[in-house]
Amino acid sequence: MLLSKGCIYGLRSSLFLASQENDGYVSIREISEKLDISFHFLTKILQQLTSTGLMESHKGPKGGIRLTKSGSEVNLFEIVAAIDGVELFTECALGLPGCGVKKPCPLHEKWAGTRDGIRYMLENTNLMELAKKGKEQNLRITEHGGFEWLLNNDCNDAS
Amino acid sequence: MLLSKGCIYGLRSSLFLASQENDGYVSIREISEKLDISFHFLTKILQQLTSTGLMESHKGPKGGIRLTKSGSEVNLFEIVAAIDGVELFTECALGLPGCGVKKPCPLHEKWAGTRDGIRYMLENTNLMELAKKGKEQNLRITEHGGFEWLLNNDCNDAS
DNA sequence: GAGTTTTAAGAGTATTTTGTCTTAATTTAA
DNA sequence: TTAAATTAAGACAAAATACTCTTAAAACTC
Ligand code: SF4
Ligand code: SF4
Repeated sequence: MLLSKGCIYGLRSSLFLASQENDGYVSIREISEKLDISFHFLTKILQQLTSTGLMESHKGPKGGIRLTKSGSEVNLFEIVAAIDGVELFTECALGLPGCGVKKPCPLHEKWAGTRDGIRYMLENTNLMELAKKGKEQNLRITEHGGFEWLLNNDCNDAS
Repeated sequence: MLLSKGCIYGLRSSLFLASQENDGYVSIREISEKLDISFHFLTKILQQLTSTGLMESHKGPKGGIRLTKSGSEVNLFEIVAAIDGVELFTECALGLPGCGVKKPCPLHEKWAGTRDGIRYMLENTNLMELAKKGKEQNLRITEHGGFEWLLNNDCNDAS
């Protein structure tokens, strides 16, 4: 599995927040219900994103969580790095420690290229473009539900 | 982590076998010691590779394990698929079930491209080329040791 | 200020992955 | 035929990951 569950949940939540029409706080409870993620588990994951400054939270009624920057300023790599760390993009396909510093293994060049490909894709994809695309084409953000319940009531029979 | 530990050990062992000068059986004990992998754990992993036909084993003295096909015929994708399965290459970056069949999510096109990039790299890398490269350039196959102890005693002070 | 709503924090549990150990079965060789 | 060497198989244990539950702290409403 490329990304941890926590990272996947973080990405989905970020996309959900970027898709909101207004920029107010959204409660973690609402996110967990809409995206079908365990509330307490999600709370911990989002804490990681607030501690790195990608999101900000507010307690009490009317509280919740929101992106600090606009969706177009947040790329997927930032989110992955905040939750799973950068190991995926620095470590070795063969699990050998100390890559790059010491003598490489025969797979290195090919693996480094592939690894950079993953990174490039994540760095060059921002939340805004995904949210925009999801809304326009009414794509999905959870197993069954999509972006239709983010819009007012545009297209409900698109199946 | 892209690949499981078991898969990593399987790849390293395969590369080790492809690097052997003769085509006899190599005992799992020797592989586990040379590559610093738990013997019993490695035994289980290599059983997966024999059960899929990539390797064949032989019990008793003079027994061990060896590749069924020549190294140039075995690409890394086959080994990964045999141990970790093909989920990495079919499933979703966002962990949503039923990808491709139902409505896609906004990340799909980009992720599918990246995913295919990983697969392409693995499918187009065979054990023979890695073994050849490792020997020629005296690269490493474990944390400290490399291909030098596969050769007779060619270059021992290459550090 | 009291009560409610929300995130924060940490302990605790469950599941999966990773690794160990023991026993059995097979093969070789003396 | 006996002993040694090896893989096969499965129970077991440890560690990492994923998830749950409880309590605390903060912020809002009245
Ligand atoms: S050189 Fe590349 S492939 Fe080899 S151990 Fe380092 S990161 Fe891995
Ligand atoms: S369509 Fe979406 S859910 Fe399916 S594999 Fe692609 S990114 Fe994942």
